[in-house]
Amino acid sequence: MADTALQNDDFYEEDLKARKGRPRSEKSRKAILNATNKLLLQTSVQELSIESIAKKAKVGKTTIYRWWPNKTAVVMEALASQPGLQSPMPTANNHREAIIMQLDKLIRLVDSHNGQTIAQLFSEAQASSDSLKIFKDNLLEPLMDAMRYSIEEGQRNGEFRNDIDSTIVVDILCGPVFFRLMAHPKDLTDEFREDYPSEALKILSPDNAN
Amino acid sequence: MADTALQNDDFYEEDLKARKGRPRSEKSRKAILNATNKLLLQTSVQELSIESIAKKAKVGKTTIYRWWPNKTAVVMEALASQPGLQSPMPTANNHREAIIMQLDKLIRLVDSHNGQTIAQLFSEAQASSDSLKIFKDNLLEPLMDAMRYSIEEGQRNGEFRNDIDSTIVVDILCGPVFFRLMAHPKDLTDEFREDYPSEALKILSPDNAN
Amino acid sequence: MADTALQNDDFYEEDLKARKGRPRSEKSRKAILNATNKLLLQTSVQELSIESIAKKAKVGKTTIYRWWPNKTAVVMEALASQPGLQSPMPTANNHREAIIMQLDKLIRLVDSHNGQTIAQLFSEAQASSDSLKIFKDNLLEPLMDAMRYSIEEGQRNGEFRNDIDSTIVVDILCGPVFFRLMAHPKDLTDEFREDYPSEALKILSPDNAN
Amino acid sequence: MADTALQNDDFYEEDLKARKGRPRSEKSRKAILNATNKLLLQTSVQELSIESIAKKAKVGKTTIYRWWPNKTAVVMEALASQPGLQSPMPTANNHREAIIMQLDKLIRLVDSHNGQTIAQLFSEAQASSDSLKIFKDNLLEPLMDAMRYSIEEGQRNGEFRNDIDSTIVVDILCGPVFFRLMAHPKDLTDEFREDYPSEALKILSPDNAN
DNA sequence: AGGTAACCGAGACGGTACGTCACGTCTTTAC
DNA sequence: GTAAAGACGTGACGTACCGTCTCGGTTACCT
Repeated sequence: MADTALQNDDFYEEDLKARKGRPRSEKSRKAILNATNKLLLQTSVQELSIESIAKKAKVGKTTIYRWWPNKTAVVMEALASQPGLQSPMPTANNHREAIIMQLDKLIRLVDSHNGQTIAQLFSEAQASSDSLKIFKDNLLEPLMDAMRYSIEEGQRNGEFRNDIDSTIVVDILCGPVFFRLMAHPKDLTDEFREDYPSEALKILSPDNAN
Repeated sequence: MADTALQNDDFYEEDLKARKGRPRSEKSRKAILNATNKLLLQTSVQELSIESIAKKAKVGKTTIYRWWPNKTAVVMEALASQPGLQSPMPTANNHREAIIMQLDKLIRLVDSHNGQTIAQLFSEAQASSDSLKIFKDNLLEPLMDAMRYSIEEGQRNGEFRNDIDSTIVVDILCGPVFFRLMAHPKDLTDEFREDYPSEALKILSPDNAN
Repeated sequence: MADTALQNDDFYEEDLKARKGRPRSEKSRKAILNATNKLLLQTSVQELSIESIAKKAKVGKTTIYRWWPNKTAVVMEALASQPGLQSPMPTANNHREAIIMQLDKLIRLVDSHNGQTIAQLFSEAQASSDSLKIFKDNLLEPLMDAMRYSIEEGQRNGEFRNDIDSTIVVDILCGPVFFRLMAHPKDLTDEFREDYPSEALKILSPDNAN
Repeated sequence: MADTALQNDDFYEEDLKARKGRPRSEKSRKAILNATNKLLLQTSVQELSIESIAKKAKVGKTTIYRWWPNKTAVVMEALASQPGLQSPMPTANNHREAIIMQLDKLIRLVDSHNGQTIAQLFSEAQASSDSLKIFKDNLLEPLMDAMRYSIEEGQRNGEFRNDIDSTIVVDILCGPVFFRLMAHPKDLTDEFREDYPSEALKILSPDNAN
């Protein structure tokens, strides 16, 4: 879990017991996620409508409502279904390096063509607690948990100063990336990706202990 | 300008030249902003409809559309119209102190009952460039400009290290606040407001120069 | 067809083949026509709004727009749905009698509480070709066709003079009735209904041939 | 009065007493009527809006509302203001001829580019008693009065049968023209204008007396 | 000559209805 | 039992005009 930025969906877990009736159509599921991804290249998550997904995927609206609780969930899964997003993290020599690799990966994710979609998912989450839960469970928490784990381990082994709460450190490390994504995404440059992680990590330097 | 978090509106600038036609009704304008603020106590910006504002303010929909380009603009002005938000910054002894006061003010703003509204405005902005412009012009840019000014002045007079781009510093200082607002607003505690600013400012300490 | 003044609707023809999807709600259809008829007792066709029909029928506006192209079509069908309007013509002994019965029926129709509605439908049709088509197809053409048929048959068997175009005769027979309806409906008296048909029919008397 | 189809307006009667205040602007009045006539070449009376007239005439809406009670009145006057409509009737040798000339004039009027407008005015009148009054006073009544006068005079001097009510005769003469105008205006041909009047007049022939 | 009364244009006002869109649900037939 | 199709009631959208109002400014008559 901790080694992927985007969680693979638990929405369609293969139930081992054979179930009665017509089984869920894998074809429809893929058509829906596919249509969603294609539509997101043209429109924002907010503008995206369930109706347009159903139309594009040649699927009944009910089929979508049956399997996903809301638009955020569909988009979230469509995002996760993209190849290349589940790439494993290379092993790091120390926790500093691990965090830098995590930040690098986050910035790459957010700088891709999916960046806007992620920002919009985060935005959707501001008005709906259901959406917020889905966004947190599938993207934010795994990311923050992984980071918090590295921080705390680094604090434990003396690599980092340990007089600061790991929760606040996570925000300090991740916040600026999301902020830039939402406030001025044009500045999500390669230069930023190279400079920012090491700069941000100074907060954990033992020299900065109070 | 630089000393207020929320810009006062330029939407209703008093034109000194006498204008033709019936003048804009100040009463309606206030009723609209008032109704907007009241409705925002119950619903999110996303759920808020122009129609409900018009109804609550006992005003024609056209009167709203005549003066504001979209919902974001109405909410932005309603926010700005609240008393106490235009409070001036106390003068600071040095740039470090100035930035700390700015951050403190930002956190207070974001921790108030307006916090959710601000998060939702930021969210609205993610799907609409019109909304983005309004949010930036009226809230984000003034905030960031003021902060950048203090940073650069502090860099110039040797108070801060000057081997780091002020743009990135602004993100590092502001980002975590907005991130916490959107990801886990419950942790926008007094403790955070007391600890965070000085902690974040370490990034500018000359000791952290490369 | 030729024996009824108002055509029964083809709008909701029972398709014998079973169709996919939820079938049209007969309940809604009736509620709409019912509400329309009730509202027409109070207001003119021009003042009648789709919105008020929807409200009164407790039906979505879209349901109306889905099945009828415009207000005229709804009113037309509502009119036709009234019981008693599809009453068959009694058989006539000759064409003169047939025409007199048709005129009598027309005058009765136009003198009923539906008279104003018919005048207003005719009026709606003056500004919109869509409305005109609906009014013609459902009321005017059937009426005029039936009359023309009787005229031409009467001309053929020598009952009427045949040196006059049946088209002009139809106008001469029907025109005054509609004119009186629109210009001074108060004079649509029983006396008029008794006197007018035989008077108008003189135009067809062989004695009036040129 | 009786010799013109369209009455000249009484709306702007010169009050002999000099009045206080700025006098009504003749320029505005003409601009309004002019704009109305121009707009009517493109749109129907129903689609025509007071707002569009005001805009086209570069006139305040209030100026229109001040001088005309409703749209029908404006259009009526605009129609009457057209040159050529007040043309006097040539003197007739007998009442039969007079009626034929009146009918000929009516058909010409109704077959001109103003025909549709007249039909639409008549239509407007069906939904509003104010409009009805204006239409009757300015167009219908003068027309019908003139015709009734000729009929009654002809009955008195034995030119016509006198066992039929002149009111019904007026309808029989005028009705078909208006009916054709509204139901199938394309058949308002020269042929119709030549044939119809003498054909319709047969109703008054002494031979058709009961 | 100045006052005053009615006019003028411009355009904002509170409303109503428009026709469209998407929502999430429901009700069919087909597989 | 799931799928597609598509109708359902709901509610908001942004626009167009309605008829009224409120401005600054104009043009006449009447002291």
